[in-house]
Amino acid sequence: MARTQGSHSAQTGPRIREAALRLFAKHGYAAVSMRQIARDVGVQAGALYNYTPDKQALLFDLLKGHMDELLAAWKAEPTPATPTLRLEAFVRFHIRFHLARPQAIFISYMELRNLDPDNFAIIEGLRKRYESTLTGILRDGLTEGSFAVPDPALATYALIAMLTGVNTWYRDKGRLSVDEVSDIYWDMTCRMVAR
Amino acid sequence: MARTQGSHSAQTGPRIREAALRLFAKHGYAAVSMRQIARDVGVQAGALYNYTPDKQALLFDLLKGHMDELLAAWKAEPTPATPTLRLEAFVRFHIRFHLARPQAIFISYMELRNLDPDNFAIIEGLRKRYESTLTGILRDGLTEGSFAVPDPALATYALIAMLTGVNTWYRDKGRLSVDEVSDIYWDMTCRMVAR
DNA sequence: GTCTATAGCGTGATAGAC
DNA sequence: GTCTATCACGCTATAGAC
Repeated sequence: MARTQGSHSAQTGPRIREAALRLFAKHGYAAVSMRQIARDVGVQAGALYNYTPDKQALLFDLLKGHMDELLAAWKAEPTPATPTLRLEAFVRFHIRFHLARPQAIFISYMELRNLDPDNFAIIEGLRKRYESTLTGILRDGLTEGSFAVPDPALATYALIAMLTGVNTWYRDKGRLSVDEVSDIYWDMTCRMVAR
Repeated sequence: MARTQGSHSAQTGPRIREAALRLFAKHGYAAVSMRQIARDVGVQAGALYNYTPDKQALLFDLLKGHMDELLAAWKAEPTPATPTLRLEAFVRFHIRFHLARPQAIFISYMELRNLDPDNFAIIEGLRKRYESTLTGILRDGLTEGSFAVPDPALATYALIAMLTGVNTWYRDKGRLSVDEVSDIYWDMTCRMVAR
């Protein structure tokens, strides 16, 4: 331990990802240099290229990893019996998951335009997949007669924007806990879509 | 006309702002160079500094001008008699105003972190001022008894996020007109806050 | 796997000619 | 008001020693 040179491979890889996530979230992808990331990790800039082919791959891996985690976590949630209960589960899941990863959420929304076109298409596909699960819930509730949204596609956009927006104002030491926020947002959601 | 050198001062100033707006919106502030802006305008990089002290001032002027315009436009709207009608006016105004200026909205949300602290505080103050007009409407409706939001502050965040989110998916040649979108969003808003 | 050194280029901003 | 030229520096990515 306390080595200042030599092999750290088991540590360095994850630490590069953590530093990149933190710095990209704080300053933006374009404003962060490979030298800054290296300094943050405690290695020289050249050493980063043992772990990533280039800066673009670093960004893509962060976003791809985040989207995979999001979809896996939602898939792992139990599926309640009624559309109303499924919608409540989605609202609470979305808020909880997003508030637990503010930096990953931030770059997932802010840095999309810095992805190469191929990478962008992949991330955009995964995001659409996630959003379509909400649209599915809304459609189920519509056909079943428990919801009355004017347009499921627009209601999906509206709800996702509303829920994700929590990340822009929520503070850990604030007036409300995650559960209290979730209660209020579920209340508003419910009123918005209920018959 | 068709001069390639000499004074164009009446034209160049606005054209620099337009180019900066377009390029910042497309690639991001940090990723755009003064040379790119100059090329877009058709002058050399040095000439830009006759119009702006530096790149930062260019960004700040765009955001400040946009916020001033937003507040002035809302102030110029008529004020309906009841909270419900005022809320409807706000919803329709917000969507219409934002959809008419997608690039300015985009950089207003994406480039805040690239503002110097002093500039950030000014823009943030103006934004809070705009949002507080919505909170005021919600409070009026609450005391009057026509609304039933659980928390006016959170309802403000939720509504602003929901309404601004339209900019992320709306396309001019899409399925719905601005008025149709506004109708649907007003319907959802109404259901969300109505008693 | 990390280091040092460097290639090749782009950056924001300024000086001075016209 | 715009141009050309330039300063001083930072950038990504690579090469080769260890």
